[in-house]
Amino acid sequence: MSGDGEPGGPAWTVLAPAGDRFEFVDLDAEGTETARATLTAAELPALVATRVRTRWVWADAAHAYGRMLVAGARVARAWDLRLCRRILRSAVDPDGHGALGPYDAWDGEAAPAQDEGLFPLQTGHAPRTDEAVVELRRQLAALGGAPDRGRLRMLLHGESAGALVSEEMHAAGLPWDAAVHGRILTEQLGPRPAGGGVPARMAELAEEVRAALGDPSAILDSPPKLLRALRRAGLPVASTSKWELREYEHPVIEPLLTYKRLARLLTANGWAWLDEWVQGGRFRPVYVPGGVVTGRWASSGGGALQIPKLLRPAVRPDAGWVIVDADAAQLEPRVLAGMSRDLALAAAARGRDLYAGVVASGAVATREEAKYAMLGAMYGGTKGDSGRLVPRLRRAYPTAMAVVDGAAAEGERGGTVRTWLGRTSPAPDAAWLALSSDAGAEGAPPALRDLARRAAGDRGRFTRNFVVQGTAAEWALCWLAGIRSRLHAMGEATGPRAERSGPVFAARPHLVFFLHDEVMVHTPAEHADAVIAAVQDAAAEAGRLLFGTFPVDFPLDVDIIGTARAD
DNA sequence: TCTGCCGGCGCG
DNA sequence: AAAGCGCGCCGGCAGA
Repeated sequence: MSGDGEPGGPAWTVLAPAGDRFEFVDLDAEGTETARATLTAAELPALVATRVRTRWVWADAAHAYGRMLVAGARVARAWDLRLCRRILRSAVDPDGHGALGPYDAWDGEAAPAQDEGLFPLQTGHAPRTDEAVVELRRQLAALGGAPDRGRLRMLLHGESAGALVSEEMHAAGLPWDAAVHGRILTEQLGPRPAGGGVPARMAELAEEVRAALGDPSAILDSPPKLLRALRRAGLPVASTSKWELREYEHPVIEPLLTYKRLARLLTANGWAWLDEWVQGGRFRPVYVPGGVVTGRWASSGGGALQIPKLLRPAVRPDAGWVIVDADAAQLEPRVLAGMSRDLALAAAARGRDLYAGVVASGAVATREEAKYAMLGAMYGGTKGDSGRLVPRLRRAYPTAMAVVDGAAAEGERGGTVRTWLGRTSPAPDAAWLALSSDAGAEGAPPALRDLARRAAGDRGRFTRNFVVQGTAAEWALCWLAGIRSRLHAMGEATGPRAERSGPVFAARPHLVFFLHDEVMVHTPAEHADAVIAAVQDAAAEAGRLLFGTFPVDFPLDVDIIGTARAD
């Protein structure tokens, strides 16, 4: 293979699984093919090992990289064609060069893993890697014509690195102690009922609720029926949400709220969840990088992004290992300071507590006010304390507020907005545009105008939040990618191995969890300090990558979860 | 019996 | 104390 002649390997290797083998095409930096071959899974690790600088290209990491990891091959860099196309489609002016063309098949969802038709564009005579090579060249050409290609390239690299991390975390799994989880369930619900009946504690609470309502046949699991039962008992509630119930003084409230909490625990993360999602001491959720329009990750199955705090004690490292748990404090307002270049907000963000900094600046009186005002600024709060406090923030931080206010105004007009690195918000759909134009027509009925005004407001709050949430997601991608490369550079450890984490990660620190602004790293205990340093370094680097020398801090809260945790 | 919508609630 | 943004998942329910 001629590509092996270059130090660190070829610039690009386009790879696709083909049955139980893998076919690949090497390209040089100019995109010219230099080699191609087909390999068995067993041959992959040796190939990857010689290519430390190669960027691996595939249609979809979930399809290609997941199999590589099982085969024991980990790559350093990647280009995920499907994720990159989604960003480039809206980032590149479609009327400009038309560089991406109408190949909508690349914009769709990932193909099911067992689907041989992963490349929907395959014409029947071309090898599937050739389709990917064509798409890669198309994307690079589009990127070359993009206005702010430096940032956009960083976003595409970050997005693709995120896809690597998501596959690696799925392969390694989050260490999950089913016995601790079971103990929590038993404490809360009572013993597991045989045959899937109602747990004892819930049955007791249901009886208390029925007694307090004076209604022995009241049904608690159906909101409409529960609502009627509450009203019959004299409670003038409009819904059965706990937010509203909380406001009433009545003997039914406390047992009912407890019942609802336990019902939620049982259905969302009860014994059935444990049976389905935890095997061999690992929880392996399916992450969906870029699954949210803002660029945040989504998840599919297992509710990985909704693990209740109550169950956090079930996260436990293997013997001889620890879990480093780090989250970025007040990430979104800090990102807003960076992207707006607002020096006053950046000054308030100096140090650990941004809200304390806002109070110290005199903008508001208390930390709680600072928190709600900031929430209102980023989400578009209009009512209550939040709406009342936002104008004070506008006076104290006009530069930062101009960014979110401007994004809201653009959204209300029907325009699109962009994150700091260049992810574009979706355009309004046909129904929104139709409503907007109908309501703007001469003689439109007031009710229609109200509807349109509300839709405009909704969209303004969406675009307002899009720029902040999306840029925070970009910071997090840079953070993740930086942690990943630093952990790999640390090398393998001696001592006990985490065999359940798979061949690539059994002896080295590795990421096991990511949730918007939080990461967990499972590491041999001897490396814990080095991991903390890596996570801190990566956070500082993420800030520099996005905002250069602009002085905004990104402090982390870091915890170590040990084997012998006392909870 | 299946499918899609909705209320409700967990997470950030 | 606010209820403004973004998700996924569950059970119930109405309509096919």
